[in-house]
Amino acid sequence: MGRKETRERILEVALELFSERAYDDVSMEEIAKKVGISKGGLFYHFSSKYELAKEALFYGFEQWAKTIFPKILSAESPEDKFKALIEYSFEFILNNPKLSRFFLEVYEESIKHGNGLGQWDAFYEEYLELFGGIFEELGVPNPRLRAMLFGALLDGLALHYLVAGDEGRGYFDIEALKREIFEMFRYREREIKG
Amino acid sequence: MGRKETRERILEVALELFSERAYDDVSMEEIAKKVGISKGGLFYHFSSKYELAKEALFYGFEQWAKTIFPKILSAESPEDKFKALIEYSFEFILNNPKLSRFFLEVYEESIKHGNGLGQWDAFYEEYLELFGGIFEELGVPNPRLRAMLFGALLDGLALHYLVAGDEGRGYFDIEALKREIFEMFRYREREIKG
Amino acid sequence: MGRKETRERILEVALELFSERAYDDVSMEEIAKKVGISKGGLFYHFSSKYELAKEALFYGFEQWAKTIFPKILSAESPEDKFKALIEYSFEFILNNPKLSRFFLEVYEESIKHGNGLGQWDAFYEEYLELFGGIFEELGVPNPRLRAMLFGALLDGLALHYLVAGDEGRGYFDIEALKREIFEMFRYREREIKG
Amino acid sequence: MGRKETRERILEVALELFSERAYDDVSMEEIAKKVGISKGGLFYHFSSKYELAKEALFYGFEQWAKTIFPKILSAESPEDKFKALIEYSFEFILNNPKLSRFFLEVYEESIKHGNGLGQWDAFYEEYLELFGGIFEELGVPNPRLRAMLFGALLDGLALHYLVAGDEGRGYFDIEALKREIFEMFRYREREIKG
DNA sequence: CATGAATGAGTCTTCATTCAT
DNA sequence: AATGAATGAAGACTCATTCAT
Repeated sequence: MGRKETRERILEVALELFSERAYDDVSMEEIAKKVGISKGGLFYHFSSKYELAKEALFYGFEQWAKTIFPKILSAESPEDKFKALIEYSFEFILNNPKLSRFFLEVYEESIKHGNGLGQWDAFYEEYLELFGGIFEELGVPNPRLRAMLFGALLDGLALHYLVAGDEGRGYFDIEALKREIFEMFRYREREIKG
Repeated sequence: MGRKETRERILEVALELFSERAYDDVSMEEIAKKVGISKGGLFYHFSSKYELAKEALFYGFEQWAKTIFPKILSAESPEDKFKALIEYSFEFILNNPKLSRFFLEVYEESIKHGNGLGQWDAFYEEYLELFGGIFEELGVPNPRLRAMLFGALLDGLALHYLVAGDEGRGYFDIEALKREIFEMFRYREREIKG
Repeated sequence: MGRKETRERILEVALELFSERAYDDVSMEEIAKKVGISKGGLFYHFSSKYELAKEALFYGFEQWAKTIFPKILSAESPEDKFKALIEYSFEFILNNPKLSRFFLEVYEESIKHGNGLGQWDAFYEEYLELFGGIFEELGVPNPRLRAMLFGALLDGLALHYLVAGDEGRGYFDIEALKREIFEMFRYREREIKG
Repeated sequence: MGRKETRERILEVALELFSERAYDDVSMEEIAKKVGISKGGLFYHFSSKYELAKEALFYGFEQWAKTIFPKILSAESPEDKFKALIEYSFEFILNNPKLSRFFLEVYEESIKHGNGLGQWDAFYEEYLELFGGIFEELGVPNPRLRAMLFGALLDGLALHYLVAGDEGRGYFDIEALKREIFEMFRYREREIKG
């Protein structure tokens, strides 16, 4: 098997498992088995569990970006861009409510391993750039700040949605939440005052 | 030694350690040692690690509620209440940025153990009640919805603040964030339209 | 509560639990709880788990002897005595198939604790005396030897019956086994030769 | 090292230790040490202590069958076969008096673990087949029944012999017991009545 | 590239036993 | 006579990681 394909298959499996269950609950054994290789083979491709998890995480981020960014940018008016942003973000969250948790875990590991999560900064910056740009087009006073809040809100919602469990999800009126966010985040102080 | 005091001492230590480091990184051994009792003694008071973590988490929640709720309610005008809410929430987050992560971990464990996080629902409800009330006084159209968003935003911010690490925290202009949240969340649609 | 009654209640509970489950699977905690006293209280009455088990075992033996011996001796002819012996032995075995196992466990413990199972010898002697007497009355050539074999057979049957499990018990045609034992064990060599 | 050899070496050591001392008294640590591998290595080959014990038990059974069955079948007349059966059974019992106890323990564990002792049924059937055949050749009325009794008697004797301890073994006149069993078990009702 | 055997350190948990009160 | 808090030792089991082949 080509080196590339195996690596990618491993990343896919790892991302899937790590997104589903906690870091410490997913063993290298299980990943190897699901990929269809041996534990030894797994370590040939990734020098440690942490290394694998980190790469799997950013593999997930890239997937997300690749899927969402173009869709958003293809919208015409700033309003439509923002609507698309909300729409696709929610879609992603509802489908991957556990990614935030995985992110957190990898971060936690990065601390133990001493070396930070370097790639994250670049990613976050890229994100702020894009989303901040949209808020700027919307004429919002502090676009970058608002982009930070928007990102935080999404992650927080994912968490609460996750913890609510199947029963508690009735609480979450997704459409209403989207509308409310739309209204709140495009709000421009001056409008009121004016 | 009285049962109550030991239990409380254990809960305090556990909360501290679990808030600082990941669930799987804190061993019962370490907790016991820090409390100053034997591992056996620890298990005498809490039948399992999960049980201890769960109780420690809600012990933390209660501390939070006991500290924050009265302060908020003692403010006079709705605006002041909301300001106090933001103020003290941020203060708490900045001091306990890892509590959200611990919360998530306990939730994760609760799934493994089959029994949900029953106490959480009650706690969340109480929270929605109080915060929703404030938004209602502010004349916001969907107070409960906004309370949900507010709570999610806080948790999300805590996460991002946590992950930003010491270097990245320059990004976070706390005062600006507070102001922005204050403006956005008290925003009333009708004002604009009117 | 009087010292005597508590002791006896403990013995009863212990015998019941030890007969049902393995020695190492029954904790002092469980015994205490079932008796309705504290662990400390249990240790007040019996200095160790082994001591308790030993006494519980012989308490069981005594119960058995008290129940069975008189019934057997009250029969008239030797044949009837032997029939009663078989009858009541089977009855006891079918009701307490696990007593043999408990016996074995206590014996095993006695080795670990260095001191043998002194009381057993006396008990075994008493048993051989009684059962040997019956075989003697039956005119069997080596009554004592046969009593040993009879006792061993009963214990062996109890074991196999136990291990057979609920499904395998169809194998055991109790009545046929009784008849066969009756015939075989009262067999007198001379009859054949003569 | 080849998988097969290590596995077999483990089984041998385990059988030896489990036959010598009680299940709960033999730790995985000890087995590993005696085999000369690490605890982890032991668990690599056997997923749990119970699994190891079970396999070791049947390994012992097979040894027994492999040793005894051919010897018995090679005898010529039914009488000689029966004599050989008794002879070699006693030899085995005297050398492995604790195997019955180990058997019992594994059975006990099998209950705790929910899954029965499936392999035992097959083994017991094979045993009944062989021994029942011998009794049939001897012209005994209920050969299968008698085979059951014979097997039970052997196990029971092993137990009593075990419990008698070194001092009490004077009681056991092995040769006399063999003779007595030989006479009793080949006894044919009709001979008497006829 | 990949395997599978093996390691070793770590973790939770159980439990008989003790002792101050 | 009895309690309950606490101890300490031991045990099963997991798992990331290594390495000869």
